[in-house]
Amino acid sequence: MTSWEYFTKGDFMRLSRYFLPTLKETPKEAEIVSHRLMLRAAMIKQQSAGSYSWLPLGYKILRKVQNIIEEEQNRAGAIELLMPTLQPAELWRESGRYDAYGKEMLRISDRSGREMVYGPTNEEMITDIFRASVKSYKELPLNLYHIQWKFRDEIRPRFGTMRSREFLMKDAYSFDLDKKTAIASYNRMFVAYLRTFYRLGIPAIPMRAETGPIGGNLSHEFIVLAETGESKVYCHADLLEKPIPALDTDFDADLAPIVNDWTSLFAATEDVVDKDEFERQVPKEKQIFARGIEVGQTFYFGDKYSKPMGATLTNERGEEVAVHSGSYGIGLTRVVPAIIEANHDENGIIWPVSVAPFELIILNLKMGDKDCDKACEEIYEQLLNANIDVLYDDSEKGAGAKFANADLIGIPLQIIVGPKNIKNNEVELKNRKTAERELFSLSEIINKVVSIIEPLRMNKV
RNA sequence: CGGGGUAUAGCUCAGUCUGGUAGAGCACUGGUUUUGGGAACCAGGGGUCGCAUGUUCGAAUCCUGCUGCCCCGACCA
Repeated sequence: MTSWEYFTKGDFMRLSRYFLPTLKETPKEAEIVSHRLMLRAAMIKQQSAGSYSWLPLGYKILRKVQNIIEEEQNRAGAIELLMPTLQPAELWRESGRYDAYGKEMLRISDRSGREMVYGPTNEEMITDIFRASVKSYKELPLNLYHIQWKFRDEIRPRFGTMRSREFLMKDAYSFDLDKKTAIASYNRMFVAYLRTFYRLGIPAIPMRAETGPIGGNLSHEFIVLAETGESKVYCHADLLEKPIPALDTDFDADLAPIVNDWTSLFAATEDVVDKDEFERQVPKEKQIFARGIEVGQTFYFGDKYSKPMGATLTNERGEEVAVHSGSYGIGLTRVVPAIIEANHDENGIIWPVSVAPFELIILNLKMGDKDCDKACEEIYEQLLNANIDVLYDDSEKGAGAKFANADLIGIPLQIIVGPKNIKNNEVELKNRKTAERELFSLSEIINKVVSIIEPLRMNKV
């Protein structure tokens, strides 16, 4: 059972028993569209600057995002674990980052005066775990990852969960004997990221990037093009057409051809761009200068942490060498608003099926009408049995309110059950994205829905 | 951290200039009528006006200090 199926088992996905306090008006603090829609759709509630509660609808989306990330990390050979949020300052002194990291690192002390930090990232801790038990090159390669809440005391958090102080992040850390095998590990994550963001409904372009406080000399930011993006980016238009590595990609094979193909065309963020090079390498009609949202970043940093922290192992010649590492992040709580920035219209969110909080919503336009109630109950039951993630709007609201609410929260398909059509044993199926509506008989609606949703789940691509 | 705004009901806001005991719409509760794009009517409930201090017979309104939140910039997944 996947994490979201847990939520859908049992007969309780009725709106009348759910917790979905959507807002008709936009709270004034929200500036960008994803922030506004996340507040209005009752996905999140702000608790303080840069700190948010994830309400049931938003949390369900977050779990689906997490599930896809885990599937693709596991497929690429990474192994999941979980490290604590609070870390001893000692580890950070070892790497030299206790002083190097600025005020974004939240420092606190416990009752005995021991200094702690609320982890802004986990390179030190994973290196500590690694050095405690791995001593031989025979145990490599190794890639460990976790999905955990992190805290960075940003000077100015903004844009809702797009840049919050507390955020959920996937961090993978690779360990290899030398640079050559480390690059192979880097490539596995690179390919996993292409697949991950594609399945999340936000195909991302890898771009050359700065390494920042993580350090190292090889790094890519995975960028989703969006008008509201924080970074300015330069790239070749053909990157938008590149094929995504398929489900049967062999992660034990050499992935360099795929990575080379994706990195052969110009793509760089503003921080590192050489504009003359951009002009020279990219034909005018293929030049894209746009804004983008950074949803993930990959780093190769060699022995930056292993050396000062003594993470060494024995190679085949019996020599003790520092391990080569990389780290690979995806900000889950940033991915969610990024998906919305890329998938919305004036009425609200339009979720890709793969991450939609519900795949389908049934709108009973006239609660209390015998025929409507009966049809809705039957459809609801059958969709649950067909393993469709369904929400039934059985609230006492007017038809208009139900339409508006369903559009706002962005459920991909709506089955509209009204007194007129039900007299002919028909219901209406509406596609949220295209706004197309079509009538179907009660006997054919279930199969129709299954045939539409199944491929859109993108779990077999 | 520099600059700029803002704080009145759950939400969006009026009232502040010109001091006189708190308002609207939406939401909520009870009732009646409605039912295909955020319904109508009737009757209700709900606010120490961000906090503190001062001026005044009297402060949401004027003075001073503080805090939260938002926006622009520098920094970041």
